[in-house]
Amino acid sequence: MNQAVQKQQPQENRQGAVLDAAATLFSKNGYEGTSMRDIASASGMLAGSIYCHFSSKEDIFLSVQREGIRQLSEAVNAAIDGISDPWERLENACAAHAKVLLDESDFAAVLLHVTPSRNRDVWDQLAALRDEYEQVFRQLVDDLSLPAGTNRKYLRLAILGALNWSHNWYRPGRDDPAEIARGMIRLFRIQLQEQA
Amino acid sequence: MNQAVQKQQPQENRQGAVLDAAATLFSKNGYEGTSMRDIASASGMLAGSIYCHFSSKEDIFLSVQREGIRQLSEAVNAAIDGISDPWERLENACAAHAKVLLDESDFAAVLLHVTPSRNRDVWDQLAALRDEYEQVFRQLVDDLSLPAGTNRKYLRLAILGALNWSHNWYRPGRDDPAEIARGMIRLFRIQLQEQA
Amino acid sequence: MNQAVQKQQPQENRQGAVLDAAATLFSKNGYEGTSMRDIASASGMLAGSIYCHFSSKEDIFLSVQREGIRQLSEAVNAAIDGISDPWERLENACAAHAKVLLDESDFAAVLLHVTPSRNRDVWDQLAALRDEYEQVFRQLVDDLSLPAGTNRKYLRLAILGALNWSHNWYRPGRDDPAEIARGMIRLFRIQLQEQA
Amino acid sequence: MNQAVQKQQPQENRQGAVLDAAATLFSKNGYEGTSMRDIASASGMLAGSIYCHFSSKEDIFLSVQREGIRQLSEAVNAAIDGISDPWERLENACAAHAKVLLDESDFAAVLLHVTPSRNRDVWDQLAALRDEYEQVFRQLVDDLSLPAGTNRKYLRLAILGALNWSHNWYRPGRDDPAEIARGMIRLFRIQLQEQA
DNA sequence: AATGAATGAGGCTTCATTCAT
DNA sequence: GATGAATGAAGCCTCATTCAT
Repeated sequence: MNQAVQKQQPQENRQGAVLDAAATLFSKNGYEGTSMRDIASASGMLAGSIYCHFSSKEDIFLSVQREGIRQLSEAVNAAIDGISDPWERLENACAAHAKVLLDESDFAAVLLHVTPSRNRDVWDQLAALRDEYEQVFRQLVDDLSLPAGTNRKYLRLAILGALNWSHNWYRPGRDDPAEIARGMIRLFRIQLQEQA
Repeated sequence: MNQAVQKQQPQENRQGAVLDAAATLFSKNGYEGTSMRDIASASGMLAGSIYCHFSSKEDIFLSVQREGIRQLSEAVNAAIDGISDPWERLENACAAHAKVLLDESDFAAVLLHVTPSRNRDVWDQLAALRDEYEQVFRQLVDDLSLPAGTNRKYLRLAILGALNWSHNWYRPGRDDPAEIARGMIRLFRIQLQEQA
Repeated sequence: MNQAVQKQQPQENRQGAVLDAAATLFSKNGYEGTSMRDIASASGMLAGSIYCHFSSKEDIFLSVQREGIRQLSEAVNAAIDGISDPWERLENACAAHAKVLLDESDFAAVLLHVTPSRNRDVWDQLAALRDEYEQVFRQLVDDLSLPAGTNRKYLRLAILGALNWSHNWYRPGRDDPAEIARGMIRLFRIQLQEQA
Repeated sequence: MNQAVQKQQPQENRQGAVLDAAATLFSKNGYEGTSMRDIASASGMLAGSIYCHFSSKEDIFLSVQREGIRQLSEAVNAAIDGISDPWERLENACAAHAKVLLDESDFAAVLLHVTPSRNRDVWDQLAALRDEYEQVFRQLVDDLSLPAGTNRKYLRLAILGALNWSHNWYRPGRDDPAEIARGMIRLFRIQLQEQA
């Protein structure tokens, strides 16, 4: 996976190294499939040493997800910056979303591992983070001119669902994230746009 | 959750009892969050006894998923039986898919727990099962009359993705699975149908 | 240490073996100084196997203490059985108490390791057990004819305290538990008996 | 707990701060229940920094106990100073002993946590310290006029045992240390004294 | 078919201590 | 004197699985 967006501080930053390693492992093996020892050895330390930087495995998980959301937000915001056409804005946002999620960031990929955390606090924090991120898409959909009666909530949820779910069938060499996103948006765009 | 679709053989069928218990637990707590002891005690036996009926935890998982797919197939086929209008067929199929997935079957719900199984064999078997099930949707989409150039693959994947992902935001009392499905299909339908 | 009173069921009783081992280790090394692995290897099993019989380390600790109290009760009751003179009854009870505590039972010895358990439940249960056991002594002291104004509560607490504390200076070969107990009781007895 | 006797050097004395913190924590949570980090953070430093002042955790423990004994000695000596009646001297000494132990000094309270140290050296040093402290009581008991044949060793050990053990049932608001001590001494005093 | 004791590996975490800065 | 990151061992406990009965 392309690490361009991923690395935080490549050297002399053990905390960043732990997060990098955790992101990669979580995204590949899931939360339960990744042990503290795995994370530790992948970041060149011993398991116990991790606790100098994070208070628990869940703390790491949460930090990874936070960073994933940060990267998504950043990419999406950059993608719509300076664009004024509403459909083009949405399409660009989705392309950026898909690219980061599927191809560029292990941090973001972890967001798709819907782990029903036993810990209620953690779950609530993550839900809040996700919700905040999706605000951008709420706005983008609201800005479209659509036929009266179009259910904008379903539109937004359908778009994000279609994109997020794609990591279940996406295959790196074969598919192209941006093209997937644009292709899907156009399914809605053509007709909804013409009608308006 | 409505158990109507769910129960296999109500009594004197220990194997069915194990699967029922496993489906409920897997769908609630995930694969790793469910122990063999949990499954055993929920089906009135001891952990060791399960191995009289299943060879491993993964075997149970696979059986649950198989049954989940069977239930989905059954419901979808029943929903389109006797209907001839292509869009109506698709809408009915999606409504059935959503209902079983979100509301009626713990077996089907387990399919949404995307567990990256360490075991390649298991993963391949599940992929094949899913793929077979999705054949129906491939056909349903192929049967639509659509404007030239419409990417039918993306259409199918978008629809299924949108529906499958909805279990991440669906809330039992508040939302209605069939309505979600029909609402989303209509986003595509109205215009595509007219334009074709 | 003399094991006569100690063994529960010498063979084919793994639960008893665990308790025996735990009693010996706890009495020698204390609660924190004894690991589950220590107990396991001393009873010929692996650490994990212990959990077939006990739910936690604290559960073992509590079971050991319970058995210690049972042994003390048994010995004390046997020692006063058939004796009618109140002072002789008290002396015999104390001699039995001291013998079991200092010399005969690792289970009883553990009672002297006042471990401030972090767990409130456990602490309460132990307090209740101890209290129940001390009822015998309450009765024995109440049965004495004593000079008016003698504080029977302090008398009881002083006797038990003196005996219990003796394990801090007692040395197996040099001292004799029964003699210690009788010697101490006599300090009170001679005069109090005459004066009454 | 009353800190009057306790504080060593209130400020700018890190070593004293560490000991104060350690005494409080050891007396409340025991030796194993107190971590170096606990001690460090309670004395406003980090775990590593403690090693500038003490060579090990056991070193701290020993220092605390030493200070506890010093405080006990000081209080006992002050309590018998200028008193000539032997029984009154003993009673005063015991009252002082009980007050410091139960109510006034966390340092002294630690002495009652009988931790069977794995380290033989440490254990021997502590035994020597205790023994030296108990010399006062040996003398006080020797000075009593008692009936011939009275076992003075048992008398001393019974008195100290009764008092030391009282921390197992003593409750701050309800009981009064000095009264406990005087009440118990009187149990011996009345009769032994009269007989002499 | 079922039991239940046992295994052996591995889980997360804590801890006293060290050491370069 | 003090820091704080790191160590390495050890802690309790859970788990999927096995097997004699």
